[in-house]
Amino acid sequence: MNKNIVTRFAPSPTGMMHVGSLRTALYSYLWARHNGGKFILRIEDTDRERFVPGAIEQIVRTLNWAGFDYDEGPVLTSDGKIQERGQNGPYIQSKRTAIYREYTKQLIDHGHAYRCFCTREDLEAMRTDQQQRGVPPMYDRRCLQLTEQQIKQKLDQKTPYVVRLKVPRDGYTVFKDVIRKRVQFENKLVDDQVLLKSDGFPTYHLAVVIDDHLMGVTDIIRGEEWLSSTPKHIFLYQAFRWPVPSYAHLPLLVDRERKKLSKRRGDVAVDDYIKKGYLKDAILNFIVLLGWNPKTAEEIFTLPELVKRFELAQVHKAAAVFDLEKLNWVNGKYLRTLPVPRVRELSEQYLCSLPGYQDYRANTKFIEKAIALEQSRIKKLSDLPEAIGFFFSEKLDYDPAQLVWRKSDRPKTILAMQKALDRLELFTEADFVQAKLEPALLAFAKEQGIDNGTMFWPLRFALSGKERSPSPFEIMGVLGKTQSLRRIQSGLNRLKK
RNA sequence: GGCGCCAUCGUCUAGUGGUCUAGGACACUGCCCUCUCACGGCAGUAACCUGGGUUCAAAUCCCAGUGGCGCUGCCA
Repeated sequence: MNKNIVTRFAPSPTGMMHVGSLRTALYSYLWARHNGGKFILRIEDTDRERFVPGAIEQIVRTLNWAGFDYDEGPVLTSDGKIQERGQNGPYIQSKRTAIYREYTKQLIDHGHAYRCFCTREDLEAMRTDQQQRGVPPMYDRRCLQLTEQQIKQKLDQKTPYVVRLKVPRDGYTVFKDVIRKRVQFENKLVDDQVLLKSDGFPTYHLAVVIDDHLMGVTDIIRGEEWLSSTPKHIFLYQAFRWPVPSYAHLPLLVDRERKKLSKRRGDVAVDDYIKKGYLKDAILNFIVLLGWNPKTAEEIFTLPELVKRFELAQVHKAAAVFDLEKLNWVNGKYLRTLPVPRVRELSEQYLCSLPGYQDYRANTKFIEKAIALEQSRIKKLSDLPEAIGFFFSEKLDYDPAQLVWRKSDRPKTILAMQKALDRLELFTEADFVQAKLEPALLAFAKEQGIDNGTMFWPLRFALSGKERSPSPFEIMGVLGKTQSLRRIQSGLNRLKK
């Protein structure tokens, strides 16, 4: 517990939020809350070309959906507008360009950075040449040779330029990563990173360091793809004489081919999973376990439990495969604990286009009874229409031959169905519930000397039209006497033909 | 190519020198329940990347190789 801990989630608004980003956000959130510290949301929109309108709103909405409340950062007002909240704003980097420019000037003045007037073509040619010579492609510092007059002249001519970090060429940069322990890079292999682009916007490397420092971030939790650029960030902290924060580089999330999760091979957006009917808690529970576990046999955790138990230092080093099978299992686990009315609410969007559903729409009792039967049989909400469709429409499409149980035959089945029908007629509509039907019919079959399979398979099939379904008693309890008898009679008629 | 990170069942992982004939979960298989499916219960198959060291003893420490991934952009 360290109340001084400050973490942040700093996504780029370039589209839908990725499940990998969700995990980074989750770990950052958990670590802050676990310590009783602060959690900040910052938007890194310094690449104007990749900016997607609406993406910031989307990020905020996803964070709200997940329940990651943050102490500072952009929030959504009731009318859907972005509003900044917190003492260290703005939290959207494109609004902070003046800050970056000022600090860049400081770096230049102190000799930690320099202007580079090379064009993209110059750089391209330089890289090609370096590659042909088999040397590491790095900026050759030609603009560092420029005299003060030359620089002044170019500035007067309004020659576009970038500002580069002057990386020390000696020694090593060593830092401790919470997850990876000691990491070391040889300084002479670190390129003179562009800090300020010619459009006046900072690159990630400059903005991230300045903002993390100004916003008081103590623990940087980010994806492993940033590990190799950490030395550049450390140089900057040193140049500014700022304390270097703690780093935790998270292992990547990969697909079953061990490739970075990609759109081509499956869903990567959090929204894709929400749309498929995966529950929030299940997604978070599944995702937190991809790279971390509390070292017990337990697998199901609520967010508050995670806050209590999460430890950054326990996070794994190796990349984790995003395995849908396990997500399905976790989701099923959560689905089964949900109250039926809640499942109905959440499923409304999936059910509304179901044939016959509109006739029952107001009859929530009926819908909920149907859902209760299928709740343990589906993996996700979007499976529900397929599962309960037969309750709403009596137009069941099946081959009458399927009414015959595998160990039975047609004549026996016709007889069993007829007898069942006669017995069922004796029930009042009020008594037509599973608790009364099941013992009575079971006893009836026994007394008639009819196999359970011979009698109940065809009943169930006639009622549901499916090989796999809840028991006939359960279905009849939902459908009621009239509808149930009609379906069984219809099945019998079709079998007799 | 260079640099870096990583490496336990198919997957997520426990394991920090002896308690490992390597534990749990998902998936898979079988059994129980049962008219079917699901749920639930029980059982089973299945892994320490390879090669060298260090040590009385290595999944655990060191080195090399191999493989995977990341970075190598005026993207983040």
